[in-house]
Amino acid sequence: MLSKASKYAITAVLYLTNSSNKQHKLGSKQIAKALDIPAPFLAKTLQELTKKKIISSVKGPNGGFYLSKENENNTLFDIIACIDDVEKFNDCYLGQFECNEDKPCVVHHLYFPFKNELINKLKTKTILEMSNEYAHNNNLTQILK
Amino acid sequence: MLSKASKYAITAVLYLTNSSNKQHKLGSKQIAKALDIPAPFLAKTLQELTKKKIISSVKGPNGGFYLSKENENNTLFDIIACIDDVEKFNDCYLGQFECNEDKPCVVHHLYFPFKNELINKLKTKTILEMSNEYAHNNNLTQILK
DNA sequence: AAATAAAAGGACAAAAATATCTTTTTTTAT
DNA sequence: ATAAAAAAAGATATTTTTGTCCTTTTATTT
Repeated sequence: MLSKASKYAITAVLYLTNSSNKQHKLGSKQIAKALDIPAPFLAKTLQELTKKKIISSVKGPNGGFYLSKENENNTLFDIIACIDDVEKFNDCYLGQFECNEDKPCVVHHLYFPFKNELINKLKTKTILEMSNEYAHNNNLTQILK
Repeated sequence: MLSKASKYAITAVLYLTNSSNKQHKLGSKQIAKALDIPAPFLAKTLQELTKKKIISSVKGPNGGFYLSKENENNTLFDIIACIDDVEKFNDCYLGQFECNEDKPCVVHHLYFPFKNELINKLKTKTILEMSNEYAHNNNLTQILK
């Protein structure tokens, strides 16, 4: 499972995709308030993302966080790997010391393919793609109303 | 993800299936040593399992933990639910507030079916079944040697 | 009946994750 | 230049999880 920090990070980045741009940046407090996330904790998380160039920031008046074109090529996996120890994906779901194709745990044959598909999805889904999907989704919603 | 306590519990119960019976009980320390699990922590966990009748125990000399016939009808899910808050299975994998068929997160269509299959497996797999599979597995290993 | 061995129970400690607060630095706008 | 606004950095606090220790209870064996 992802840590809260990781989930906050994903949620915040998703929020940035459609509420910010280089001209209109968002402060960590604004984001935290909009998403109901503990503000100082999110600030820390956003700092880490910035340090690893997953997102961008500018200090000072009218500063804040936003996504550059380069940032948008980052994937969901990049966000997660920035915050969590991704090695945990390799652990046996039931915590069995020995768990592999030869000696699989009870859910290995269920978990292993899922995990691989999941990681593949996380590694190929870019922020840009998610942004587009979100926009599309919202248009649909508008139309349906 | 399951907590360590849950994983320890599963590992210990699995160990009990093939190393103990009503005649030959196992102490929490023995189990902890054999499985390389922090002994007092495991003791606590085994107590909870006992309290909810997932496993059995007898105090005093030659006492210890074992599995009764009734215990063996318990499922993996019962073990997990005894230790962890199972509600977490319902949370969105990416921590999105709104995540359902109508407004799915990026991995919802991957995670949702997996989760359902997983829970189904955990709810139907009894301790007895696992015990049998383990025995079978070990016979095979013996034969192959 | 007494001694003993083991679980049960409770209090405590350490570590990790989450959350908060304060100070410093940097950038922008005035 | 100065002030202000915001990120960055660092220190601290809280909560949860994990891990340890000590005492009490209970069953078994002698």
